[in-house]
Amino acid sequence: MTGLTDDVGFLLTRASGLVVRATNTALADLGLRVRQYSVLTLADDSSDGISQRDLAEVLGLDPSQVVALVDELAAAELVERRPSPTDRRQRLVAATANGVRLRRRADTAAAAGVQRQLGDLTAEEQQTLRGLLQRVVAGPDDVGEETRRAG
Amino acid sequence: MTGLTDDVGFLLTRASGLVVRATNTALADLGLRVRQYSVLTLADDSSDGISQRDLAEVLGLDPSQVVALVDELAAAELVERRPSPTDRRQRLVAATANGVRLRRRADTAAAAGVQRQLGDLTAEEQQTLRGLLQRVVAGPDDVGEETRRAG
DNA sequence: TATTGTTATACTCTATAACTATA
DNA sequence: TATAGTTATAGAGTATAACAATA
Repeated sequence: MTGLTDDVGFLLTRASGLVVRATNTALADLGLRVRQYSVLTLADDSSDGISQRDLAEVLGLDPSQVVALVDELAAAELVERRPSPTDRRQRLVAATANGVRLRRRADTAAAAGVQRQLGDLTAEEQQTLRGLLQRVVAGPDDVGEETRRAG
Repeated sequence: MTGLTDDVGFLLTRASGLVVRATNTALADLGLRVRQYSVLTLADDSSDGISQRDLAEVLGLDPSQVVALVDELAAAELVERRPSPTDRRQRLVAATANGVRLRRRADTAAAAGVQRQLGDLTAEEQQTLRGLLQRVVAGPDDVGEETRRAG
């Protein structure tokens, strides 16, 4: 008696699609998509910039995808690549002054987009959802994210 | 102090990506991807077949995407398009005997794939997650799915 | 030898527009 | 006039492989 609409995997995909659409719509006026917004946020939140490898790790993307995302943001002068003082292979991605300003506006817009889709859930329910999703993202204890990617 | 990893929208995208990957891997041996599996399931669960419009509605896809999915499943003889007895525009998608058999095996494989990623959550927690996601998918009361698509 | 970033390529998914046949 | 299915197309996202520079 468990149909597709009771399948957590299906529901996750469906909910994600709806929220991404709502967020992309909300960010469109700022010239951002949700993926770029994520990179901008992580760059801004890092004090001295974040390596592209770390970006890929946090976002769950292949490093080659990060190259294109950073290229786009750099072309718009929202982030810049700085040489790492400790490892000449690395390039630390940091937000520019323009990027920081846009990021603040994007925070508001993105949050509104998400809320549009999560509107029925109370703050407490959203907190519960957040906690459960964080554990799903953390993955099974015995097969962590790094192990999986490396394997 | 709320970083990206506290953003429900981001977590939803990230969790969805992980679960879809795990499920696609689990279904690969059967020659199915998660999208096709969803269509097969809905076709099999309907007694006399489901219209492509209804498939699109439930899956949150554009009707044109459903055409390609059904084409693939029909080419593999897992589903077939039957004429609707009541509306000659409609074509009802129903599972073939082969489709029903494969679907049963796919159920097991897909469930294992999802569990591999949700393994840390208890059955009760998964039930909680299911309920919350269903409400997210249902969307805000004042702006339902159908209204949004039509608008 | 292994890692960081990069380029290249192919495939899947998403988003629109337009068309046909039926209603 | 509106709806079900279809075709076509372009853009975004995903998955691999291989390479240069550096560790």
